[in-house]
Amino acid sequence: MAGRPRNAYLDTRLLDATWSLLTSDGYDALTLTNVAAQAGAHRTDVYRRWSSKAHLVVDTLEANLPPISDVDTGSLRSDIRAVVADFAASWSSPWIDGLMGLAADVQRDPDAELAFRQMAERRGAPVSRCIARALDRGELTTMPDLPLLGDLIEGPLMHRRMVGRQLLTPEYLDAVAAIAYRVMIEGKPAR
Amino acid sequence: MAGRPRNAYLDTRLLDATWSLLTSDGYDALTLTNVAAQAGAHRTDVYRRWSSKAHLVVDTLEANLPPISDVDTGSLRSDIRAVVADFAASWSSPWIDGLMGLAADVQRDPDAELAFRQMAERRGAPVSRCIARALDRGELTTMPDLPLLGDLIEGPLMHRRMVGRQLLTPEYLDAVAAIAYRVMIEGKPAR
DNA sequence: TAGTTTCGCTACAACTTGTAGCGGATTGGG
DNA sequence: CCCAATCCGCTACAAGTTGTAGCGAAACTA
Repeated sequence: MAGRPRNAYLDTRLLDATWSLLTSDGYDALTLTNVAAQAGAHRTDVYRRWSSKAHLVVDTLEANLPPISDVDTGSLRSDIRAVVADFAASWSSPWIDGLMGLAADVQRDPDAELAFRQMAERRGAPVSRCIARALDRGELTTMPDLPLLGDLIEGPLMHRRMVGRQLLTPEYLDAVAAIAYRVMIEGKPAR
Repeated sequence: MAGRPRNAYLDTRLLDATWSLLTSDGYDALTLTNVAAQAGAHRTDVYRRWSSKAHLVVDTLEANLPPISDVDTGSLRSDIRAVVADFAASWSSPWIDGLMGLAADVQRDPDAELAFRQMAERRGAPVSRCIARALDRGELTTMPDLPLLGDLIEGPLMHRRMVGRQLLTPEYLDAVAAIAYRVMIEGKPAR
């Protein structure tokens, strides 16, 4: 048996309000009070749905971040370049600064942590599919170290944005893609 | 003319208390109230010295983080490996998780931002000195792209710890060092 | 109709941050 | 020697955020 059905429209209003406030004010200035106010709801409505601010924001990102493309461009080289460009698009938004705070909060809420991990995995999946296609084509003969590859693609972008606080230029993205490509083709360098 | 001199011992007590609480409870659980209490001082004493919690923690890190070694090991290859190992030592501590929160807070306090940037530059300097030595030796003939190199060394470590939440194994560090080394020796791959 | 769940709303306790202000202590300059 | 300046210890306060509790009313199902 079931009681009064949950108002799905309220979910989307809360997610939209979160996305709006996140992109305008940043993660740190985002409060559940403001989210509820902008959604025309109450703070308790948020607590009934999400375990924390971090969890709410992860779901908002999941719904609003530009996707990582997963199309066969014909060669591993251009596939990787496309994926790098897509990651860069996400990392280039000005409000991404505040996501350091999200990463911090995620570590304190198991629900948010799970949601975040699933999102990260989903967004990383196109890389392994590029590789699967390259293996099919015969461009690659051995399976590369996938976790290392992920760190090698997203890590420099993340570091440059977060620590160096520089823009991601096309030349920079080319360099990162080329390095990742070479590591895949030639394998990890011997010691 | 001068008034009553500042109690330097109080500074060190506050920094020590901060380091102690930071390493035991993490950045997020660190409050100025607790710091003052553990130092046998008052919250206002902290505000009189630092502009924010972030600023206080940056100064504490500066005083306590294991340094990045800057010794001539004889070859660029082993120099890089030593630097990577030192960075990894800092990134491997369990309480480093909370430093995402620090990175977030730093963006909101100009004083803390400046202190953080200076610390990051000081800790990154050994890399450029490795390269200077390699140029002297003739191991390198052209100057590598320094910012890219920094991202290529610290970025994957950071990403693996923060996003992948995996340990930094010796094999992993070898791989990262080898990739950085190859990029330096062979230059950025052509498009 | 009875039972269950959500909804809108108010309220509360606890904590953190940042600032203000006071009397007293300590120092150097005049 | 006195005075101005500065630091110290301490109390107090305003403002904001978090998380939880609870209530009557609405909406749906069996």
